[in-house]
Amino acid sequence: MTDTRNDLLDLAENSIRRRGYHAVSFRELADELGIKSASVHYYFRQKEDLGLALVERYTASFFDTLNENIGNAEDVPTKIEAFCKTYAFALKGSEKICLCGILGAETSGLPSQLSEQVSQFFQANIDWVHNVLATDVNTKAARSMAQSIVAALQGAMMLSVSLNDPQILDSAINTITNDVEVLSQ
Amino acid sequence: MTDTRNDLLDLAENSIRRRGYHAVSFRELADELGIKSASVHYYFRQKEDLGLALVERYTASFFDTLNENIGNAEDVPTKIEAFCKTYAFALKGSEKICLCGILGAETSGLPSQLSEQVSQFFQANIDWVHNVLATDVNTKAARSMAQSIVAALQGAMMLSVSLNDPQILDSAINTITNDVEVLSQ
DNA sequence: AATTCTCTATCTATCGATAGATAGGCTTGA
DNA sequence: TCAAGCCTATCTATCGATAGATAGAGAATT
Repeated sequence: MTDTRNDLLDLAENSIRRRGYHAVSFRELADELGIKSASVHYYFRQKEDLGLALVERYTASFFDTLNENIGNAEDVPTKIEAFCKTYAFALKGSEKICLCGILGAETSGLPSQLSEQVSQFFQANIDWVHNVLATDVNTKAARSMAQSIVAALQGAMMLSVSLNDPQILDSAINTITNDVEVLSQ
Repeated sequence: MTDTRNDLLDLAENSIRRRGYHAVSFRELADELGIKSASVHYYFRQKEDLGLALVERYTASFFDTLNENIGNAEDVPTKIEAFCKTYAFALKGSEKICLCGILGAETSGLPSQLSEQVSQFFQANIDWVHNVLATDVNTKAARSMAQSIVAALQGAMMLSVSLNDPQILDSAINTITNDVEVLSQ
């Protein structure tokens, strides 16, 4: 993995998380790295390949951070809190929403493989939360709850950025942890 | 207000809600209406003007529908349910998220007036919910709750579309109405 | 006759993508 | 050991397509 390739991924992730897939161009990325746009095609044949690499890396990194945050937590509310914090960490200070959050919003405008990979990220998120909740709650309610939790976090990131108020994500996390405590009693 | 102008607004709203601001072009809109892209500039001098007109119309229409849905409801949970249904109606069957949902996600890539107007839509949403809740709950908690509700709805629309599962929005609405019932007791 | 609407024609800027070249490092086999 | 050949990373130059935007002519409506 070259430095340049990594720099391209970092730069592209940043830009896309702020402005969306279609607002980011190879030329812009190249300019910011002081290379030519043709050289970007050396690393990613098509723009879609860049997008796919981004989501792949993002998903892996998300679940790595999640596992770190979980540590040796045992009870359900603590685990869910760790999940929420993994999201909060992604936003913190950066004014960027989740990569898959913005790509999910653009779904119909993305190459189909890319939107597919984005929905897999969400599915994996929901499955993870569902799995944690299912020890305490019946599976049907747990599934709905898991969906609602991921949805609430994604929406809160977007609102936080649009209203430039990071506290909104904190409020959402409070609501979630309250719900989970009530449910798992 | 010409037919063509209205058709342009309808078409643009549809396309942007599916694919985002930067994925939609004047040429594409013109082609679909059987006119030339130069004619689109007759109605909207710049793309930003189209965006502003869209958000303005969308906001007005949203609060109109909301007022219809409220009817003569009195109690807090019923009003919040009506608010949620106003969102649900926007998604229903169309596989489109909220116009301001996608524009909010793209915030940093939008002309500044446009992103400002989008954040005003959200602020108006939160204020409305806050106002309803404040009769039952102390204002600080009501503010947080209002933010969480709008966030949860926005996130649920995005997830519903990305995972092609409209039931996710229903789950989110269930969670919200539960929270409100508990809170306003 | 004046206003409203759409057109043709065109501009500049940028898009993603490709071809072909080059400089320099690495590998490998005589 | 050293030359031949391949690999990496980048370049220049260009492609066709599309972007948003404009000026001004012509048609349609009132």
